[in-house]
Amino acid sequence: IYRNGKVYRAKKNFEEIVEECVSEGNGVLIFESTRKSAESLAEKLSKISAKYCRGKELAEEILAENDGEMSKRLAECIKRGSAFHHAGLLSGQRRIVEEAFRNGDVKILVATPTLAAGVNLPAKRVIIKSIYRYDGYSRRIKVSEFKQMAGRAGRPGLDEIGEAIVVTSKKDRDFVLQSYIEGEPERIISKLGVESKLRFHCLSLICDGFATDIKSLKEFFDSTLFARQSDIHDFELERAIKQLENWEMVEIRNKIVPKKLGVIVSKLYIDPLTGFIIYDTIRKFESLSELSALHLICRTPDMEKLNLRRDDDWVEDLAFKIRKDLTYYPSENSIDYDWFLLEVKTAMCLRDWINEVDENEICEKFSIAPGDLRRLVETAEWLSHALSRIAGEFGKSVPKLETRIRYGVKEELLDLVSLRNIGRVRARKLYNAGIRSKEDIIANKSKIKRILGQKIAEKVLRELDSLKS
DNA sequence: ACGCCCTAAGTTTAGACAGCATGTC
DNA sequence: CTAAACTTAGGGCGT
Repeated sequence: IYRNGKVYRAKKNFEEIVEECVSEGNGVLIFESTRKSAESLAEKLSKISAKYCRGKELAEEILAENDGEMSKRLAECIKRGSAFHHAGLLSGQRRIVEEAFRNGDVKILVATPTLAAGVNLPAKRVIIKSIYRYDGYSRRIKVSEFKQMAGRAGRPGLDEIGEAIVVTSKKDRDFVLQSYIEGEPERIISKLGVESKLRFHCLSLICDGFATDIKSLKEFFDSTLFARQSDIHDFELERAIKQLENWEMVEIRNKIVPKKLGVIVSKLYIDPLTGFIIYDTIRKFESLSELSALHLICRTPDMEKLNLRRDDDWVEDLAFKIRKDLTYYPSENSIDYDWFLLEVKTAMCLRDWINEVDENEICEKFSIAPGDLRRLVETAEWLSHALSRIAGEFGKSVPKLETRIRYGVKEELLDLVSLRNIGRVRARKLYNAGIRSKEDIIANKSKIKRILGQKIAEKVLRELDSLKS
């Protein structure tokens, strides 16, 4: 035990440290480095919390959001007074977990670093399970990350003291004392100098009229944190501008002038490279199929990609099968090939989504959690919006994907899904019952009530009423 | 042939902001 | 570089 600069000995194992706190009625917040370990630790420790808490209906709330594999495990934990928390949970589920921990229904919360920087969730006792995290290779977390987690110990106004406990091996003991506990957090480093960020901001400065030449760009960047930490050289700015010129986003005359594509890209708030990939592709192809459009979205640096797992060889076979549909197909030996497979896999996930494959089925097939799917869909929706805006601006037509991605439906459900309270599931039920449009709904009022239930049906009919007037 | 246990080698790994216009199941 | 939990393949051994 480290207290006031001194080290004391205490003979307690991990579970005793947890139980001691819980038995006094206090909450324990544990930071794990991976989702899987967070989940299994929460499950393991639920044996402890179960002794000090009675099950609540919270579990049902969790399952109401989603009833897949992960959600069931979370519900089981929460019944027994423990929970895990990571970005794979749906945002509603996260809210439930956070609230439950705050009011004491959940005594033990095992979280990944989501919680450290985000939500304000203090606890009497915080345990940092490991100071390592994988990030391309295993590395020690930064001092600032450590302080962020440890700093969650102690609820303001409630606890006299908060306790932060680090679990380490013997060999790391002195390092932890010196660097983490007594050390200062490292300086914050600006990432503005990264090429992609620099050109992003150059474009927006030019399009918004804040800068018209290298000099005025430099003036702006000179007032940023980045300039205080490292010099900005003209050649860096010139390179960024040159890039934007090559991509037909700006024109260089006696001063730098935005072009049509640049203005749109800047307004859409996408990486200029994303904008160029989209522009360049729709320019070269007469038309895009649903699949090629999805893949195009996934080719973009703004799109998050799914990871390839060991038994994902089907992706490669499938990519070959649909090669005619793709706007880009690198050779197998190319260094881009692995990256390309990720794009295809991600596109396949989105394809399942807009073809109404069950959410839990998608999660299982692609080994992702419900929260991941939603995030993927949200990003894809944003980029499909960008795609249609850019295409529209240059008189090209692309598949109407935005609404389909948002709701996860086939084209035939678009009319139904435009109504409030009707999403992919209800729309499909209606459609299969022969109700395929707003008119059909009005003509089959009693049938609607049977399919949707009294209350929802009333809401829908009321909305249709107001639409007419 | 089949099942169980154990070990060695192989596999996997955190998070989240933007456009746009309002609400999924 | 500064990891650790989990999965899977394969061998040994008993039934």
